[in-house]
Formats: sequence, structure tokens, C-alpha cells
Amino acid sequence: MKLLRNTLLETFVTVADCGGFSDAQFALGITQSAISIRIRDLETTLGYRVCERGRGGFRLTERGEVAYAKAREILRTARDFDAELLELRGVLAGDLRIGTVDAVGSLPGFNLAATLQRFLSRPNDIRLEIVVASPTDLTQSLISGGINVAIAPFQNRVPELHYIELCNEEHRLYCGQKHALFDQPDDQSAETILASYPLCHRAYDMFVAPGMGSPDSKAVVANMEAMAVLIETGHYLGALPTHFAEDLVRKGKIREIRNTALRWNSTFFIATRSTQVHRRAVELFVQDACAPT
Amino acid sequence: MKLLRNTLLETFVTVADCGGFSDAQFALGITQSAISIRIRDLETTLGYRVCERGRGGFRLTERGEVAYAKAREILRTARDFDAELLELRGVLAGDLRIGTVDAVGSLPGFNLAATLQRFLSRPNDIRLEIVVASPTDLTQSLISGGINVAIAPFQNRVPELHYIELCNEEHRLYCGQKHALFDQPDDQSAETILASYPLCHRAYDMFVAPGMGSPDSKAVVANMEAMAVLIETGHYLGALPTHFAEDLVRKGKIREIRNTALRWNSTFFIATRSTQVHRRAVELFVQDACAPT
DNA sequence: CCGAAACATGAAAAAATATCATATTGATTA
DNA sequence: TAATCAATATGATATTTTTTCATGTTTCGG
Repeated sequence: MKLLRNTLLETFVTVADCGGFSDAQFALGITQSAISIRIRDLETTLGYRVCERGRGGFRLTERGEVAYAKAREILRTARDFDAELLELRGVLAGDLRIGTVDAVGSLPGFNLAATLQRFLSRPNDIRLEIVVASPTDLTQSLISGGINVAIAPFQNRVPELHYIELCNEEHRLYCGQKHALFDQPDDQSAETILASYPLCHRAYDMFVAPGMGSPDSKAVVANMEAMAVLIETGHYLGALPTHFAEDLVRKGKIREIRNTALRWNSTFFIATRSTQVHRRAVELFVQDACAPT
Repeated sequence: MKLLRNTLLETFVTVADCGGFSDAQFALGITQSAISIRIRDLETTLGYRVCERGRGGFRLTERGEVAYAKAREILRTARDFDAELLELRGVLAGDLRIGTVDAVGSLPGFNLAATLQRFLSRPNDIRLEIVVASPTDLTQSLISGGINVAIAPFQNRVPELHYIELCNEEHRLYCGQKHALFDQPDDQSAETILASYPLCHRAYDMFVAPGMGSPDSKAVVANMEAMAVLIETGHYLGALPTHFAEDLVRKGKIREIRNTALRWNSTFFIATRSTQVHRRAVELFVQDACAPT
């Protein structure tokens, strides 16, 4: 038995996600007629049409777009409330939505897998959801409630969130095996290096050495793997966390540009909303993340 | 057709409010059997008992108390979401919950009735709810979402809220007709007056002249009418807004203690949550409140 | 102008909820 | 201590809501 039944909105959201009634049949496990009726009822209630459909194709109306966004939010909020009530049993329940930046798996000083293992070792009814995004996006998601907790190297801290320091990540500049610098001694100055060779940096990267975040970078990536690939091409210099680069270095595919001016660290935090009273699941996850390994 | 149907929670909240199943029949418009079944279903879903009932009397369990509070919040939130979706029609809809302190009806410089009239003159499906409470309580309610907008002389402004100045309210000290000072000339110093006669002040009153908020006040009221009554008894001196006292002064029941040190003003604000995107209804109400009369 | 894809609709079936009558339960009373 | 009564629980039946099934309508592409 479901506590909060938002049948009409759930149908609407699924239909929108599926791009039509016919496909949504399978997602919802009911017939197309039922969907048709539900959407009709929804539209009757709302007093406006949420989507155009028919042989001519499916698309949300203007209002439908807005309604869709709101409906998603309603459903998420409802699930969270639901979880709060269920957690009074003493058993963890509901969704736990975790956000991270990429390549946290190999982060030294913080073991996400171990944290999750600890968290899940309790009797629970939790549905995990892990999203990977930039610190900026994670901040937004945290504030809007899209995610409950995030692990990332937050540079700009906002008052709406509460941060706990987790660990540090070392960054170095690397060049690929085919790069001009690969077989050269590291005797050039940082300025010369940065000025002479095309640079690749992460779109959301604010934690760069002075001059590295400059907009004249020749390539931008949103992902660590992608960064590695571009460095491997030999065309770009790029920054990587040492823990991530380690394997590639061992394989001889890239090497560090040894120059103390081109080394820096970033600090990882675990962040949650500060204003809100957290669900027990969120509190425990944070606790597990901060506990000594 | 209702968009969000939280039958079980609605039943629970009503039952709790009615203090039992039998009374809730009438409130809910269903039979006692149906209620019994709903509560059983709710408890099955939740996995814990929400209330003890039977011939021995009705009371919420410990968990039930918590669940009740959460359920109320869920229902309120659900109604707000509902309203948001309905407002996409272009017609104002849903609840508009307004909080005020007491005696705003006669506030010079701000006409609540006129504001509401303007607001309601639009085609609408709004259900108004007006609660009267202290500025402190109103602040809490605004933050928690219990009310959408509040009108009060807020002293402590909090960052979660957004304030717009509305008007000023003049305060004076008054004595009743039977008071020792009633027929005396106003030649005593403020200190002497305050030290010599028992004082009555409002529980939430922070906007008092120096020394007036002292804890040695002999009487505390939470309401302007009550304050007036106590002043009329002739036992207490008390502060009142001039617009509120005016009528009583004209009737000769009280008179002002004329002493410039015992005069002060408070500023009224209309406040809303600053973080949140407001429903159109809330925005329009604020607009109507601030519009020139 | 036809066929097919995508949705709508009416009637019948199925499922979920409600009611009615009655049982149970525990406090109060005689 | 049994009788009583108020408050809730329960089982059988009725009602309402929702779903399915079969079929109708619309529109796009050929």
C-alpha cells in the first residue's frame, strides 16, 4: 500500500519521459487506454492541456513543460516525506540520493565504496541513487533537494549548505607520451610551459594553478576520462589528480611535468543542506563518510 | 478530482484532530468502519501503531505524535504544490495563508481589507486563511511554510525572509479612568512613572521604550484587546498603538500619559520567504499590499 | 485514398473502498 | 461480578473507481 498516491502526476511524468502513451504502457504496467484516461483526468483537473499527442507525434505543451518540472519536484518531495514517516519505524527507508564529481572512486583518503558498505550494512529499505556532476551542479541540486548529499571539491561555499572536510586531492600537470615535452628535461619555467603548449582543462575546474584556468585553453572537458584521453593524444597538457593519473603514468602513457609551480591541491567536502532537518538516512551516511576507515 | 490524494494521511490527521474515530466520521463524511480500515491500512504501511484507541480513550502514540506533525506538513506542502499546478491555468488557486499580529484592522497607512478586496477582485479559486500570532511565531511559520505571507512589526529580521516596509505605528502609554494618574498632571519623569506604577505589556513586545520591557512588569498579555481591558481596570499602565487607543480615549475610558520619553514607533513589514519561488497568488498579494491605496 | 501508428471511447470486468450489521474490548456501573 | 455502554474492529455486501478489451477516430506517409 502506498502512502502518497499521485497516480495522475506519476503517469504524466512517465508519459513525458517515454515520449508518448504507447511506450509508457510498459513503464507503467497498465494499458494504453488507462493512460489515456489518466491523462484526460489530469487535464480535466488542471484545466489545461499538458501535451499534444496523436499520430502527429508527442510533445508537451508550454504549460505542460512547467507542470512536468513541478510534477517531478512534487513526486520527489512526496517520496522524501514518505521516507520520513517510514523511518519512524527505526528502519532506514526511502531514497538516498548522493552526488559526486567523477573519479571519486580512487580518491585517496576517502573510500566511497567502504562508506556505502558501512551504510548499507544496517538493516535498511534504502534505494540508492548516485549522480555524477560538477560541483556547481551539485550545489544547485543540494539546494533544490534533487540530491541529499554531495561529495566534491567545493570551492565556493554557500550558506545554504553545510560542509565537512573529507580529504585532499593532489593535482599535477601531465603530458602524453607523444607530446613534445615527454622526453624533454623539466627545466622550463611554469610561465613558459603554459604559454607554449595548448592546455586542456575541466569545464568546472576552478582549482587550478594561476594562469591555468585562462580562457585561452585549447580544449575543455567535463570529465576526467576525457581529460586523460586528450592528454594521451599528445596534443594537450592537462591537469589530473595524482591518484587518477597514477595508473597511466605506470603504463608510460603520460608523465608528470615536474615543476613545483604547477602543483596544487583541492579539498574534498561532503555537503548537505544546512537549513533542513535531515532524514536519518542522510545523517547516517554523512556519519559513515566521516568515520575513520 | 483531486490531484494529490493522501487519503490515509488526511484521515489520520483528522482523526487526531477530532480525538477519535467516532467524531471524525462527521468531519470526514464517511462511516466509522471506513475510518477504522483506513487507519489500519495506514499502520500496516507505516509498520507502527499511530494511536491507541478503544473504550479506554484516544491518544497518539509517541511515533504517532511525530507522524502527525510530519503528516500535517505533508498535506500542507501537497496543497501548495497542487495550487502551483492549478495556477498554470492563469487563475489564482489554492490556499493563501496570511499571518498578522492583532489589531492590524485599524492600522493607519495600511488597509488590510482594501488589500484583500483588491486581491480577491481578480477571478480566483483562492481559499484564504488568516492567522493571528506574534511576530516571532509568524517568522517561524513563514520559514516552515505554515503561512505564505505575514504582516507584522518585525524587529529581528532573518535572512530567510524578505521584508517590505508598509507603514509606521505610533505607540503611547495609557492609563485607565480609575488609575491614580488619570486626573494628575503629566509632570512626572518617565523613570518615576515606570518605577511607581504596575505595568502591563505584550508578551511578544520588543518595541518598547527603554525600561518598559523589563521583566518586572506586573501583567503580560498576548493580545491588544486584553491589554486594553487591563488598562481600563485602572490597575495597570500599558502601551497601545494610537490608532487602537483612539476610540477608548474618545470614550474617556483611558488617556495618554503625555511624556515624550514614553512615545515610540514600530515599523510594519510585509514578509515572505526569500529563498523560495513564490506562487503567483503570494506575489500578487504582496503587490496589492504595497500598491498605493 | 489507403494503411498504419497513436490515441480516444464505451461497455464490461476487476479492484479498491465504502457501508451495514454485528462482534469485540475494556472501562464503568449497579 | 455481571451488566452495560461507548469506542473500535470485522465480515459480508454494496458502491465506486479504475482497468481492460474491443473498437472508433485522427492523421501522417506513401
